[in-house]
Amino acid sequence: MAKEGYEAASIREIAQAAGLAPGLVHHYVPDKESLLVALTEDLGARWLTRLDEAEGLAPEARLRRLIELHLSLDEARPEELGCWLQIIAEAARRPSVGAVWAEVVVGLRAKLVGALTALAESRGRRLDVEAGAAALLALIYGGLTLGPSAGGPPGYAAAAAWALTEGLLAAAPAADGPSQAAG
Amino acid sequence: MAKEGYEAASIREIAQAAGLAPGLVHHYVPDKESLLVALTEDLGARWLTRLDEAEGLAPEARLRRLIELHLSLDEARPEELGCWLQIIAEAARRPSVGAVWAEVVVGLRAKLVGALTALAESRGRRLDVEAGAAALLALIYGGLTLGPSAGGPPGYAAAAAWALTEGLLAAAPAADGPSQAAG
Amino acid sequence: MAKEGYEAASIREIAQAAGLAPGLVHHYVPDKESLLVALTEDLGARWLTRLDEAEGLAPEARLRRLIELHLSLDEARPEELGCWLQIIAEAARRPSVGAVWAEVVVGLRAKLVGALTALAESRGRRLDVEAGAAALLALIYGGLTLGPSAGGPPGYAAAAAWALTEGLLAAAPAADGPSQAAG
Amino acid sequence: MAKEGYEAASIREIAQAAGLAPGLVHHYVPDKESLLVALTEDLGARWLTRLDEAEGLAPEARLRRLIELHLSLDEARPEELGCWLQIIAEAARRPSVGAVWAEVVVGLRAKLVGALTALAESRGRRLDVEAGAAALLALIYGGLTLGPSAGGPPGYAAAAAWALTEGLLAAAPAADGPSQAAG
DNA sequence: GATGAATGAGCGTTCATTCAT
DNA sequence: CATGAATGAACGCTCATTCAT
Repeated sequence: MAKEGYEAASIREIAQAAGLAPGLVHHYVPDKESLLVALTEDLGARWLTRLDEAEGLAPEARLRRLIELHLSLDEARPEELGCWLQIIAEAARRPSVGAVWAEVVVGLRAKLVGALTALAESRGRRLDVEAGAAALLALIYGGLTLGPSAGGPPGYAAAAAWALTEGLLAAAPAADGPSQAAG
Repeated sequence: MAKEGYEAASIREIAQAAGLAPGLVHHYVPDKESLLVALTEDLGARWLTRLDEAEGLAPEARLRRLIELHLSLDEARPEELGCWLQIIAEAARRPSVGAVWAEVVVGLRAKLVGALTALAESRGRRLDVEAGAAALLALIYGGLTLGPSAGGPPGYAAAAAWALTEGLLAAAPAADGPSQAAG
Repeated sequence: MAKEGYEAASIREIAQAAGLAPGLVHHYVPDKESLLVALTEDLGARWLTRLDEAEGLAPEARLRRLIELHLSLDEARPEELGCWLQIIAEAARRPSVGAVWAEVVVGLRAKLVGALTALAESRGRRLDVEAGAAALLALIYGGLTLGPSAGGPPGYAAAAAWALTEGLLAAAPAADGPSQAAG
Repeated sequence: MAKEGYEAASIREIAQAAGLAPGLVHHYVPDKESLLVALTEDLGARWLTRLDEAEGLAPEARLRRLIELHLSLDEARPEELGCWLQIIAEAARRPSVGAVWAEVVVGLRAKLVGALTALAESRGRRLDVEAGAAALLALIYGGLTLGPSAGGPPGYAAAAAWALTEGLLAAAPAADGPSQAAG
């Protein structure tokens, strides 16, 4: 199911690609929109699960792994990436898709917030992890969407994500205590 | 014409909104796809022109202005932003749109490259400005697309763009050659 | 089963309302059309049975009761009336339904013919009871179908049925004997 | 247009029968339902106009003509009659059709009320013409709908309509004054 | 140039019917 | 007996495109 859902395709094509009769799709799903919602839920759950593999790592490696897992999508799973781009485009128009997408984003951000928090702690910095996670998300998503058309050298996005992190950490106050931070 | 092109709309609606007869659209444009191409060219040219206003500024202000001009799109020109998101989504599917979009990106990147080059020079750093411009573009585009769903505090994207720039500059080697230029 | 058969409903809904699996309907009935036929037979048999209650009455009361039983359908059994209207509409299109409906009409007419015959006898008139029964049936059916849209005062149909009967009787020759009737 | 609208037919069939492309139907009519509404309006207007031919006649002939014009529909214009039966069946389910049908009924009743009023006057009777018109309408409609299945002899419905009229007139008080009517 | 009627393929969806289990 | 997944034709409708005027 995950391979099909480009939504530019017709239900007839989706069904054909899945080897089903056109009418059968509506046995499992009331709507074409619901099909996309179901696909989003499925894909989102799998993706969040896959990100768990970064969980045990040391702070820096953990964040690097999260970034890399995302940015490798375009080479490792181009079909899945295509699904996501479709989903995000539809999320802006269809509330039902938008709601599921928002949930996925919450999950992704939580991972990033966790990794950023651990990293900031290990560096002794007081970082605005919410803003940092949002920025990393935006950079990752922009990198994936623009893809080759952004025109950077290979791996620019991962390098930039790291530069962004370091930049944010450098700008963050030390965590020794409110007073010392200011000092 | 620029306000209409959401492409979710039918040619009938586009024509009606422009005060034309539906059949007349095809006098000017062979295709619906060509309509989107024309819209993209028009919008792209205007946008690049508008970015020229940053041209005369000092290096830092110049880059800040470029970033700000982009990121303020969602408040200042939400319709235009909507057009762009549509265009980019279609660019992935339709080569003819993709080509024009790529040209626009080249233009945007050139502006960013210019500003980054000037900034790096003023700071005495040897920056990979191509990669830096691509990263800024990705961050900007991601911030605009994810919009509120990324969940950061207001203005996080502009702050992050700056942190990214500083991070890149911090990681860049000193410009020993023309170095004396800085000295 | 009698309550469902509006035929605007799908077999799935009919089956669901009856607590059956959709596929099971076709164990009992080959066709959707046969389902309507079966419903018509069932409903017709019940209705004719119910009309038997008028059988023992005096001639005038008997006819009044028959008329009233029909005309009260829209208040007493609106669902059943709805079924009948559906059936009659389908009877015009589907021969199999038409045949069963014709049988029901034969039965209804027989009741009316019986009552009219008894009434004419008691009044000493030679009435064309076949025509009379057909006319009463038409008036009753028209009254039920047009319902409120005919726009008469409440009870107009029953009153009219009686006026019709009296009109027919008044126009009928006396039954003193074939010769005298002509004279 | 009048010949097609059986509504049991698909839009494709309607269009084909009219020699049009399927999509063209929706140029003229937004909906299938609107098609039926338009047909009803058209047919209703024509029918009311046709009934005007009875307008100049003497009271009795006028009413006879109105009845006859209706009842001859099944022989003279079976297709139009078919349309009407479809319309009335749909009127019960679709408010938009019901509204137009109700208007037509108002027009028909007005004609019958006019004829009955003239007739009652010429006979010196105080008749409840609203109820009478409703009853005639019901009888006519029932006769047309049941058609041959009612089983009466040819012409029974017209004869019955007349008997009904006479029955109603006979039961109506004289118009010379309340006291005389009772006397 | 300009109009809008006309075309026809294709869409998402429904549903009577079949059939493996 | 009973189930409900599966089928596929047909539906109402949309819309990019064509073309006579």
